Amino acid sequence: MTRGRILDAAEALLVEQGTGAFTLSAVAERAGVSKGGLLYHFKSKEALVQALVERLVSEFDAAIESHFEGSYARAYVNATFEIVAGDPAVTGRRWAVVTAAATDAGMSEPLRVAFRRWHTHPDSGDEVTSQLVRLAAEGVWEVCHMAPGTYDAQRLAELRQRLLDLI
Amino acid sequence: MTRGRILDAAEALLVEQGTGAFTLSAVAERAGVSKGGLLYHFKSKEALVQALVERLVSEFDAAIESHFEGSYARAYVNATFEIVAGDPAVTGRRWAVVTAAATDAGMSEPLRVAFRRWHTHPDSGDEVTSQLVRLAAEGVWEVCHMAPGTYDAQRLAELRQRLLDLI
DNA sequence: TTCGCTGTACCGACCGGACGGTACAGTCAT
DNA sequence: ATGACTGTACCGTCCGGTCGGTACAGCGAA
Repeated sequence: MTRGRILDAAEALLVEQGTGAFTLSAVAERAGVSKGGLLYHFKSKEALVQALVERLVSEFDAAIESHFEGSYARAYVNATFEIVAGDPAVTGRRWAVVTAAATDAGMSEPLRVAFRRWHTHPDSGDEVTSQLVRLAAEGVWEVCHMAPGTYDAQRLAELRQRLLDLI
Repeated sequence: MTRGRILDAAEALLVEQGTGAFTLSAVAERAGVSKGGLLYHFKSKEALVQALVERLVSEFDAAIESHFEGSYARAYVNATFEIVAGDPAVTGRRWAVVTAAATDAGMSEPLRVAFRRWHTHPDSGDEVTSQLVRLAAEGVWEVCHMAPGTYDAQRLAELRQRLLDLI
């Protein structure tokens, strides 16, 4: 589907070159579509970013759900580490979208809603512990994107296990 | 000092309105200088962002140092929570600078170096625990900026105590 | 003391180019 | 042949950066 290809291209561009290279023509070219074609699917740059945000949020929600087995925090950790331990380009997508949405306060509103939901979601067990674990997972995500290579695979596995043990 | 005022204006603009409003003229106007005056102090937009990054990194390093009393992770937590519990505009500065630097891979290189240093810094006690605690602090920072109001003052205090207890 | 000179701080008009967005003609599967 | 979709030429705006200039403080020589 063309729409999905455009979204992929936008993310890839953002991950590899940053927001400065995130222009409509560049996205279109990367997606193998003309600028007109891009604008047919997303009627403005803002609409494109919104779609990026929506996809990111729903994909992560789906990842949590697929890892769920009684504990939200556990699912959060497993979903996060599965992504972070994989392709760096995939890890970077979250930040890429966040930075793109940072152009305007209105654009990051849906992200704000999602973050609040992710971190206040009720959970079995102790609430503070559950929140703490999710926060650490968030930190892992951030550091793995900002400074890839900080943790090797083994350290990542240790961190993950330690987090799961806390719950 | 004019230079400092410009840096402050740039951060405030970024925090309040996002990267879209971060233009040389807007920063200049906010700082009460002309565009020419701004460019006298920072010879390009990139130079301005670099200065923003440098100030951010050195200020946080100083905050860690001032809280240090034997444990790096403890100092990291205390420095982070002190900032996060304060003015939201100050909390937002970190992200503001990060998003500004996200325009270009080269611009965020110094940030990458700083993040790696912050999260691989040797510490007393168990290394994995120390890293975990720092990651959670990073998560607190992120969530408090992305979704302010997620935690009230009491919950913030509980999270902080729990983190300190882990060390 | 005043004259010329230098360096620092700052100003604001202006330019080239890039960007988001529009218009519209074309194309191709059904 | 119609409607979903694509390609391209083009437009107006805005942005980063340049540049010629002003103001003024200091300073050494005559």
